[in-house]
Amino acid sequence: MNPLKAKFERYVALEQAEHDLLDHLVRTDARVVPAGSDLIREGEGIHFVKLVLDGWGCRYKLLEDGRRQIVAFLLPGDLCNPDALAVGEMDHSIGAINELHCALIQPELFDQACIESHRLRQAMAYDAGAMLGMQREWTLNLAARPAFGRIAHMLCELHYRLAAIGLAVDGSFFAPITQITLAEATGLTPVHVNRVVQDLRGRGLLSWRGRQITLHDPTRLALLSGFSPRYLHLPRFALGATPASQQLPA
Amino acid sequence: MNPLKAKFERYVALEQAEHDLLDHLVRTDARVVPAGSDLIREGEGIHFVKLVLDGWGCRYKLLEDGRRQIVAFLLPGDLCNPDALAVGEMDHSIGAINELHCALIQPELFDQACIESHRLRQAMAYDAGAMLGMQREWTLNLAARPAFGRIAHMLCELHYRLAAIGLAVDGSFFAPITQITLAEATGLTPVHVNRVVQDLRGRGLLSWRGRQITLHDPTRLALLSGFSPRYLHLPRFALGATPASQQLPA
DNA sequence: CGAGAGTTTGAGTTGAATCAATTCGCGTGG
DNA sequence: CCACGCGAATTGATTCAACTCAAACTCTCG
Repeated sequence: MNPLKAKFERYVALEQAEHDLLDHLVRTDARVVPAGSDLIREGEGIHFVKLVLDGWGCRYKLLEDGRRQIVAFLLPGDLCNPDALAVGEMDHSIGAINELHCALIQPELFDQACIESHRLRQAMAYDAGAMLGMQREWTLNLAARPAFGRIAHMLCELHYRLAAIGLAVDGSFFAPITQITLAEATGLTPVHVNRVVQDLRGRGLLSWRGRQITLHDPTRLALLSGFSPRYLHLPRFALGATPASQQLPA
Repeated sequence: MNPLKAKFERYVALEQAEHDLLDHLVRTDARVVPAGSDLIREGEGIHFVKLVLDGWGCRYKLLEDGRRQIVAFLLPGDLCNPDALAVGEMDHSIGAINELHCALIQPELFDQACIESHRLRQAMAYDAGAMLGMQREWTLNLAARPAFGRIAHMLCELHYRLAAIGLAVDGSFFAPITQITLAEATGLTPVHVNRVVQDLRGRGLLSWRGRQITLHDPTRLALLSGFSPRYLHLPRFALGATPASQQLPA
């Protein structure tokens, strides 16, 4: 399957020509990136539009003191560099969390697709808007919520995004992250993340065994953390909505 | 002057036709928004691409407990809704900090301009990339830096952005914000912001009298706060660079 | 079965918040 | 021209959420 096509179809109705275009883009070239290594590093020139096909990635920056701060998660269907042509060099790094399969698209081809299809251009713009919305919400989340809300909110977001691409069922999803990863993403220490996770477990809101995470009551979790999915710009779930979508707060 | 044209010219070289296009866009309609009121509120439909001509604005969200978190500052030349056509409704609000003059552009006209000029499209993409880069850095800044670095970093960013549009000279600039505004932007309490500001003053790094802010040693402030301007995507200062740009860290 | 990464626990510390006044700056009206 | 009033800035005392440090425990995998 082509996760980019799947995503764009949630935004706009695509015609055959656009299906072909997107399939062509994704078929160009691909690569497997081992868990823990980087797709691209801060300062490097940008030579490809990269698309996550499978696995999780993260955008991150390194701080002066060596810590790293994760500023976004990349899930299947997410574009790393939609602005490859315009922007010269990376202002952040992108790492693979688990083994990550990604498609490498020629920036020129990508650009051409936007020129050829007005609808694709619109889908791109929509996607860019969603990315910005997400980044703003992360800013808010990390700046203004206490540890509990911060973690709960992030779990809600992950759940919601994964449900939208069919990777979460009944509040349960595979997540290749550790509590340490979550700490890097929330700006907390692993120790404190652990205490909050135990709190969530104690309240019967969360199971987290190995790489499997289950939210037992997504609605309540959303309420507790102030999570409201508007900023994700997932206008409505597609017809083939997963059962899990029924539990998601409106 | 047309601040959007000025900005785009820092990105790409524009030809006469593009000058005319941009002037046409901005001349369409305009509005004055009183200090403290909103240009647009979360949840509202988007009917215009709005451009800040003069004055400061801020993107913000309200939290459950009534606090508000500012997630971005909008300065002259900044677009509020470049994605108006694609995105249905606002996922955040935009407020005027001081009296703000903005141009209202028909989304269709705006879109048309991107179709007619490849260069404008590129400039748009570049600008979107810069906005995303800025938002990521805010995420990092608020998540990972202690109060001192957080505030210093934000002052550096403001200084740098203002210098780029000729509104900062010798580290000094007009800023229509209060310590309370800065607190809402940094996710700190006004009381704590005040203590940090006094610290900065005490170290001879900052003067802040009324609405006038002066950074006495931008380079050192950048060093102390881990500020590096790469994420702002201001490739180089234009030929008519202000003297102040000489003091900016590379 | 050992090793290493990840998770858990506990004790002590601290940066920032909270609460509560007080002071300053300035625009307005008497 | 001065007194008032209000928003902003400042100060001090106290509390608390999250960090630090340090150790032990538990997986999982070679």
